[in-house]
Amino acid sequence: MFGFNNISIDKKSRFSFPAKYRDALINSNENQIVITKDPQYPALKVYLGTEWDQISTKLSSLQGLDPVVRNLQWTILGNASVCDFEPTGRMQVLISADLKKYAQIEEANRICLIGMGNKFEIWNQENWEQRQTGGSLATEILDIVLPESIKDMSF
Amino acid sequence: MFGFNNISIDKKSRFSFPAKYRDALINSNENQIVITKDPQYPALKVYLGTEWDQISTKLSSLQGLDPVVRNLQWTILGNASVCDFEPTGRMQVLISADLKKYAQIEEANRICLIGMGNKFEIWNQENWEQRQTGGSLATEILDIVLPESIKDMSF
DNA sequence: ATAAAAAAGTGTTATAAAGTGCGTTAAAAG
DNA sequence: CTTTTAACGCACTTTATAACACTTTTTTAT
Repeated sequence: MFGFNNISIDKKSRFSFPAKYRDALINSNENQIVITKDPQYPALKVYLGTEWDQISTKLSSLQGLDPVVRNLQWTILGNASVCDFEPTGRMQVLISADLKKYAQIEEANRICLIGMGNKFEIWNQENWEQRQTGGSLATEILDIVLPESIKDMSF
Repeated sequence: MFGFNNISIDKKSRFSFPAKYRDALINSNENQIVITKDPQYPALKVYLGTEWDQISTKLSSLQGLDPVVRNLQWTILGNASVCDFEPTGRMQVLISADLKKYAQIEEANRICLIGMGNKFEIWNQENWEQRQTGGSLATEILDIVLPESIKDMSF
C-alpha cells in the first residue's frame, strides 16, 4: 500500500481510506487501525492492528527508567488511538483532537495520507510539500542519542 | 489500552475510565486497580490487579540494602492504593489526597490519563504538555545509576 | 462515653457533547 | 452512459460530567 493521497476529513474528524487499498486491507485481515504520533515530525503514523501489536509489545518491554526510552513510550504508546476497522465497510477512521493538533491539521478539511507499505503517514499538506522540496520544519526532533535497545526497531 | 485522555475528576476526587477501555478491562478479568507514585516524575501509575501482583512481588523480593532499590520500594510499594474495581459498572476510581498532591493535581478538576498498554499514567495537564514538547520538569529524578537487579524490570 | 455535626465516600440521575451509522448527492473513473 | 468512489448532511446512540441524595466514617462537644 503505497502512494500519496489528498483526502478530506469531515466535520467529525473522520477520514476514509481510498478505495484502492480495500483489497489489500481485506487480504491482510485487519480489524483494527492505530493512529499515533510520529516521534520526529509533526505527522501521524497509521498502523494496521497486527503491525501495532508487534511494535507496542516490543516498545513496552524496554527499560522504562531510561529517559529516552520513556519519551518514546510516551509519544508512541501514550498517544495511540485504536479504532475498530471494517475493510468491507466504509473504512472510516476518527482522528482525535489531540492528534490533529500535533499534526497541525486542526483547521484543515484536507490531509495527505501517504502509503508507506505496511503503514501510512498523515501530514498537513504544507508540511508535506516543504519536506518534499527539502525544507526542514521548525518542530523537528532529530538530535537524540538512541540507546542500543531501540536501534533495531523501525517505527 | 493506549492513548491520551483528558478527563475530569469530581469534587470527591473520583475519575472514571473512558468507555473505550471497557471491553479490554472486562476481558482482562480484573477486579482491582492499584494507583501509586511514579518513581521518577510527578505522576501516578495505575496498574491492573494482576500486573500489580507481579510487580510488587518482584520488587519486594529484591534485597533492600541497596539505597536505590530501597527508594523504589518505598515509593512504589509504600504509596500504593488498592481499590476494588468493577469493569461492568461505572469504572470509577478514587485518588487519595496524598497521591493528588504528589502528581500536582490537588486543585485540578481535569487530569490526563495516559494508556501505556498494560498500565496507565496520570498527569497534571501542564506537566504532561511540557514533557511532550521536550521540556523538563523541576522535580525530575533522572540521574540514577541502576543496580543490576532492577534493570530487567519495567514499571 | 454518647450524641451531634462534619467530612468523606458511594451511588443515581439528567443533560449536553461527542461519536457512529447510514442515506443522498456530487464527482470521478471506466 | 454506467458504475464506482468520495464527500456531505442528518439522525441516532453512546459517553462524559455535573448536580444531587444518601450512607458511612470521623471528629467534636457535652
